[in-house]
Amino acid sequence: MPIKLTIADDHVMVINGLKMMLEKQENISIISTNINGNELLKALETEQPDVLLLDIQMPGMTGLELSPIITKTYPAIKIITLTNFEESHYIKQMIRNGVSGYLLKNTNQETLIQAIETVYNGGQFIDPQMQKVLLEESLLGKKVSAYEIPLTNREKEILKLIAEEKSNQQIADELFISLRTVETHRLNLSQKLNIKNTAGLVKEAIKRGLIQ
Amino acid sequence: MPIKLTIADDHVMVINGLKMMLEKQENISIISTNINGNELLKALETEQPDVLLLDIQMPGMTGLELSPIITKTYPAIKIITLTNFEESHYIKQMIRNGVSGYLLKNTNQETLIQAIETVYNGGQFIDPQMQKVLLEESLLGKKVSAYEIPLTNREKEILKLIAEEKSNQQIADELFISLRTVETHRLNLSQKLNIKNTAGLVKEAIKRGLIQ
DNA sequence: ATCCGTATCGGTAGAACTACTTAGAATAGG
DNA sequence: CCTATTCTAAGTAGTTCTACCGATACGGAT
Repeated sequence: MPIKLTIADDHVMVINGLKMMLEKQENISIISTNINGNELLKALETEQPDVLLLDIQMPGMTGLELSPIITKTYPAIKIITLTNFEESHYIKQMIRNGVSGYLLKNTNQETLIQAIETVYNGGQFIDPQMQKVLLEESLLGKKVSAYEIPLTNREKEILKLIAEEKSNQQIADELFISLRTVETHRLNLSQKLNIKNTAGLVKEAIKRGLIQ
Repeated sequence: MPIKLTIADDHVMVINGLKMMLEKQENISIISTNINGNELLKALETEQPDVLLLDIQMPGMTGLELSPIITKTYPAIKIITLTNFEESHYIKQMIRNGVSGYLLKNTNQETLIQAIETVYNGGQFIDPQMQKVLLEESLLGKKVSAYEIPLTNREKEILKLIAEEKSNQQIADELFISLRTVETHRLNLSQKLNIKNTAGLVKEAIKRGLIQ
């Protein structure tokens, strides 16, 4: 019986690339492809794959939000995260979320198949390129990248609203809190993330998938 | 003699998707694939394709900057722009830049091949999905989307620096102009684009491919 | 029971940005 | 050559954000 695979990625061409890479692989069968989180969740209700290839950046619900839901509801599904190199900082967070594999989008056919087979057999697979980076980081005792700095829910909420072009006053009105509180949160955000102005906060929000 | 094709896209998986879609097409031969602008320009020096599939969003030099250079240096090359739907607002600008085709990344095999053959034969090809949008816009006399609003070079430069988290003062120092001038440019940007704060400007810079 | 983190709110001061105005010099297009 | 655009700069005023300081309240963890 072949490994049942589901793919979720908002870029149809990426789905095509994956499909074509796997179509000659007789031990892997793609049972569903989805271009956003809601579609994916609906598809999972009908049939569960053995392995799920999940893009981190998707419109609406991102892989970051989806993975804990999926691992909770369908603990048998092994998740492999698909990501660009630039988004590779999510890796620790995703591993905490219970994903089994972490694959870069510039992967080749061989690595892809190896990853699917490894996680299907209960193993963990990290893209070799990422392994190298992580190893260096740990050996050199490097500073944890800024992206791992945890934010509280409230902070994330406020960061999101900042990136949505709201002023502090508008955020205060929307959350029914005082302007001063928003300012405090904002200051905390800047200090935690070592960011000095709005521009940096917006880019951080985008990196964290809070908007877009 | 088959149509010689070159692909430029920073996502290897997209290149794979395109390759696989075209590998059975005997009248199309891929002579080169490139993952950034400089690599592409170098490859073009060696051999020129008949048709170039060019991604708009690429690190370093974007398709937006590349297309006028290429059409000028190699006027025989027909360019097809590859883009996500969200970036579809570039279409008019790209057509002004002399590209022959405009294709969305969620295109299917049939459309892709049709587009390549059409532009190879001297025609112009706009993705059917885009045609629909453009038609509606023109029929309903819709407001031109904000993305088409032209910015001067200086304005783009300043928008880029804003998105790079520079303060007005830092921008002034970097460009050897007065703080007040930067403020003026910034105000003009806000008014032109109908954006009220830094957050909006940063997102606009990202949309226009000025950073990232 | 105490402590830590989170969320709330305030004062004060200064830095940064926004809004609207005017205007000269350089440059490009017709 | 003339005109329009772009880039430059500044006045004045107001708003918004930043950077410190401080505080209270609540819930969970030890």
